[in-house]
Amino acid sequence: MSTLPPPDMLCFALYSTAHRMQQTYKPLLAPLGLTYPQYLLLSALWFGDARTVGALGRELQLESNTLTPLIKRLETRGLLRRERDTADERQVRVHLTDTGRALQADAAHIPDCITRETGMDMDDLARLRDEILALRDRLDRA
Amino acid sequence: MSTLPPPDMLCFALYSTAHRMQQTYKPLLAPLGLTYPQYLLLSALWFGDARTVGALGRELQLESNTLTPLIKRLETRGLLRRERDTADERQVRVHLTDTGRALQADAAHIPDCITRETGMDMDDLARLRDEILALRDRLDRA
DNA sequence: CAAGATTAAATCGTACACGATACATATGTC
DNA sequence: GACATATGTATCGTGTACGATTTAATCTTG
Repeated sequence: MSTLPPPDMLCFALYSTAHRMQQTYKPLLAPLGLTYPQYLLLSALWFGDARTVGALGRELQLESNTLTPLIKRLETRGLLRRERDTADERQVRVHLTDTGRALQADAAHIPDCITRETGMDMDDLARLRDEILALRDRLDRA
Repeated sequence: MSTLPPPDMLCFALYSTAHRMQQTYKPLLAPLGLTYPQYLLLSALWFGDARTVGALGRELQLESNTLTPLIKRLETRGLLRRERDTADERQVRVHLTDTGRALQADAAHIPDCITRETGMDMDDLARLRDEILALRDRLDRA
C-alpha cells in the first residue's frame, strides 16, 4: 500500500519546505516591516503597477477574500493606493505610492541572500522550480 | 540581477504548489470532516500513537502554539484524548480514541487518489519529494 | 535541598487562506 | 430599456501559522 507517514509524503515535503522558506525570508523582511505574502504582492507590483485585484489574484493565485485585507494593510502603511477603475467601476486598481516604489531598492538584496542560503546554483534552482510548477500544473488540470 | 517576478521565483513555486496540493486534498478530506493539517496530525498518530505534543511537533515541524489548538479541535470531535505523562507531568501525550483509529480505514483510499491526480509515477514522486526535502535540509542548516 | 536555569505546553495577538455570501456594476436578452 | 445574469470586490467565519509570553514541572549546581 502507498500509505506513508507524514515525513515520507510528497505533500508534506511541499508543506514543510514552503513554511521553512517563509522562515528563511522572515529575518530579511522584518527590517522592511513586511510579511512574506506582502513581499510577494509588492514584488508583483514592482513588475507591473496599477493592476486590478483580479489580475494580482491570478498572478499570486489568491482570491479577493485573501487579497483585499492584504492590500488594505499595505495601504494603511502608505505603500500603495486603491482606485476604482473609471471605465469599469467594479474593478479596483492597485497603485504603488512613492514609498512603496522606494521599498524596492531596500529589498533588492533579498533574492541573492535567499539563493545563497539554499546553497544551490541558479540552474539547479530553476530546474527544481520548474519541476514543482509542473506538479502544480498537473494538479490544476486534474 | 537575480530579481524575478513571483511566477519565476522558486519560493513562490513552493508556496503556490503547497496551497494547490491542499486544495487537492480538500474534497477527499471533507467527507471525513478533516482539514489538511488535521489529516497530517492523524496520519502521524496512525503510525505512532500516544506521542507527546513535542514529538508530534518535531515530526510535523509545528510548534505548540499551532499544535495545541489543532489537537484540541480533534479532541472536541472525539478523535483523540490528551493525557499528562505520569513520569514527566510537563508532557502531554496524545492518544487516539477508537473513533480516531477507525477513521484510518475511511482515509485509506486518499493516498492513491492523490497519486492519481498528480499523474506521476511513484519513482518520480519520490524523486521530487527528495529534492524538495534536500532544499529544506539546506535551509535548515543555513 | 533550595534557587535559578531549563524544558514542555498553553495562551495571546496578528496575519494569512479560503468557503460562503453579499453587494455593486456591467452585460445580454427580449 | 427593464430585467435576469454574470462579473469584480468585499465581508464574515473558521482554521491554521507563528512570535512573544506565561505557567508549571523538572533539572542543575552549589
